[in-house]
Amino acid sequence: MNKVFKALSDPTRRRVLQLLRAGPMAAGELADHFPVSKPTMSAHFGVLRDAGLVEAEKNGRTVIYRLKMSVLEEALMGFAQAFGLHIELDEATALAGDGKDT
Amino acid sequence: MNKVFKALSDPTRRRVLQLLRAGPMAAGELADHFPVSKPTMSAHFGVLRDAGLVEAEKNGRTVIYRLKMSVLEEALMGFAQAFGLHIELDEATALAGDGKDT
DNA sequence: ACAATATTTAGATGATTAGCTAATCATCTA
DNA sequence: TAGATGATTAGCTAATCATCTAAATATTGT
Repeated sequence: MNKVFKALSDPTRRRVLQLLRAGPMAAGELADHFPVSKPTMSAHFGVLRDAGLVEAEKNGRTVIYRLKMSVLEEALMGFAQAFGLHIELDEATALAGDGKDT
Repeated sequence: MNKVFKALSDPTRRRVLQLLRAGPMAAGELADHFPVSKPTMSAHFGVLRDAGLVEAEKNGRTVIYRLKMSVLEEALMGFAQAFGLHIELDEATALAGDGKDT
C-alpha cells in the first residue's frame, strides 16, 4: 500500500489515472496530455505499474495502459477505514466499467 | 490538495495521523512511538501542519497536536469523487469526535 | 538565577526523484 | 531489408527528502 501512496503523491500520475478512467489508452496518447518528455512519462507509467495501479498490454508497437480500479479502490478503502471513513463505489458515476481491471 | 497527498506519501506520517485519531497528543509522546530522532519527527509534524492535516497548540512547554479530520476527509473525498468513489464518515466507527478539528 | 524538560532550528549527509537528451529495442510497412 | 514509428532504457543533473547531531529557544521548578 505504501507504493500506491507514493505513486499518488505526484500530480502528473494522479492525472494519468484520471485520464485512464475513461478507458484504456496508449502510452503516447497519454503522454500527449502532459508538457513533459515521453521518457519522463514512461518513468511515471513505471511507477504506476509498480504500484499495481495500471496494467500494460503490448499491442503491436503501442502499449495500452489500463486503470486497475480495484487496486486504487482497495488502497483507498484500507486507508479510509482506519479513520472511520467508509468508501464505496458509486455505480451511477462509474465509468470504464469493463470489468477487466481485476 | 497536492500537499495533502505529499504528506500522506510517507508511512511515518500516516501512522502519526492514525495515532492522533484517538485524540490530541504531545509531540514528544507522539515521537516515542517511532524509532527515529525527535528532530526528524518534528520535521514530519511540520509537513503535516503545512498540509493542514494537523493543528499545533502550545501548552506550557509541550506542544499538543490534534488531527484535523475534516481536512483529511475533504481531500480524500475530492480525490475519490473524481473516480466515481463515494466517501462518507462512518459515525459508528468515528473516534476522536470532539468537534474541535474544523 | 540555574538546571531540567520539551520542542524546534541549523546544518550536514546520503538516498530518492523528476526531469532532460541520446541511444536502443521492437514492430510495422513500403 | 530499410526506414519509420512507439516506447523504453541509459546516463546525467538539479532538486527534494528523511535522517542525523548539535545548538538554540521556551518553559517550568527549585
